[in-house]
Amino acid sequence: MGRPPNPARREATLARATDYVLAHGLAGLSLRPLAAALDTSPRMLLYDFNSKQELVSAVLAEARRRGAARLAENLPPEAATAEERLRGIWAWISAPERAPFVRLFFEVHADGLAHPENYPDRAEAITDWFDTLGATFRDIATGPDDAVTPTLVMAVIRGLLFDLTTTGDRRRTDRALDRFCELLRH
Amino acid sequence: MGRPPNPARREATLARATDYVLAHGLAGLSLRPLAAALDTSPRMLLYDFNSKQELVSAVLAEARRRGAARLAENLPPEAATAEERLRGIWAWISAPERAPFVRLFFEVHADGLAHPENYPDRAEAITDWFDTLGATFRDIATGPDDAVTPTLVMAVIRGLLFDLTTTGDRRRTDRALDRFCELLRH
DNA sequence: CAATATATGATACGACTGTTTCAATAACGG
DNA sequence: CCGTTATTGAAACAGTCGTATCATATATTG
Repeated sequence: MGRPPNPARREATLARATDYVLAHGLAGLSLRPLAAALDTSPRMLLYDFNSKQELVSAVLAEARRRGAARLAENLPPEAATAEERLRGIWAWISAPERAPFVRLFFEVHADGLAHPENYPDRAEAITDWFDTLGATFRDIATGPDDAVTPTLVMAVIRGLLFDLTTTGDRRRTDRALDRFCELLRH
Repeated sequence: MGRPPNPARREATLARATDYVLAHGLAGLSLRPLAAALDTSPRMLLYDFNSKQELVSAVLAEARRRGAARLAENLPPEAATAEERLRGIWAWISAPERAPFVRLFFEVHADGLAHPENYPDRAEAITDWFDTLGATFRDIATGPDDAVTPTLVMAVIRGLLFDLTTTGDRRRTDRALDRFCELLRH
């Protein structure tokens, strides 16, 4: 007996905390402002998650989950050519609506470089996308187990994202992708 | 009259502080541990630089200066083909010795995304390299003012660096560069 | 020596951090 | 109502942060 637990509260808090982190970034995150924004208290954040560290882990997992779901929804159909699929992915991920995800993505990568001990599975952020995207570009691969083509394709996307988020020069980055598509064609 | 100022002290401190930041990263930087590592005091750090913010700016400028100098030393000779130059740049920048620079580079980028107000000239980190690297690949450009080719080349390098620093998979990233060279050739 | 300007240590301030402690409240079954 | 378990608020703790204050030391010129 006794009062029944309410797991929905933790879930709701996690969802809203993820929104907050996507909006404000990971860098300066602290419990008191976060709690205030979520209409809760630091006390409850530590009650539901056991420490700030675990809260952050949960938020990052949730963000990854959301990103993967959105990507699955928007993956270009298999029927399209590899070029069309590449263009589709670039258009999707470079859209302004994805900026918070992209920002968090880069932030986690940078933090992982400085403090690898906090990210025991840091390679996942790369290889996660590989399984889906590698399959997407299977037909332009040089062999059945070609990891090189997805590596290069993703490098171009990430590199152009880096450029776009820094310079904001969409025209130039879009054209660089055009050029890459052109190279792939010949 | 009065005691003469000693500008060499500030310079020496800046040099050692840059070493420290390259080794420890920007994220958790704080004055007291930094001062302890440099055999000085927070008091003196604020005396020479006026605030932590200005100290960081000076360190980043110094790091950029060093990186540019090293790059200038190691740029492949003009006589080489574009492919050889690209391979040379990749070999140089992906070498383990450059890891601290690369790490700081990504860290600044991520921090700039979260707090653009602290980096009024954030596009410089991109365009700086452009002037030198764009010129390096002038001969594979499609036109006299082709910004697209350097954009793509740098995107590949940065994207592969991102991958390499995350996964540590040198073999796969090296091969992805091979593949890119192959695409450029045809 | 005095006057002067730079350099430096010691210390304190106020704000913030993640976390803990203690007590109170709330919702349930019996 | 009672026992029990879940939840929650208020406050405190021990620490770190950037920075300011004040006094002192050091090196120079006249």
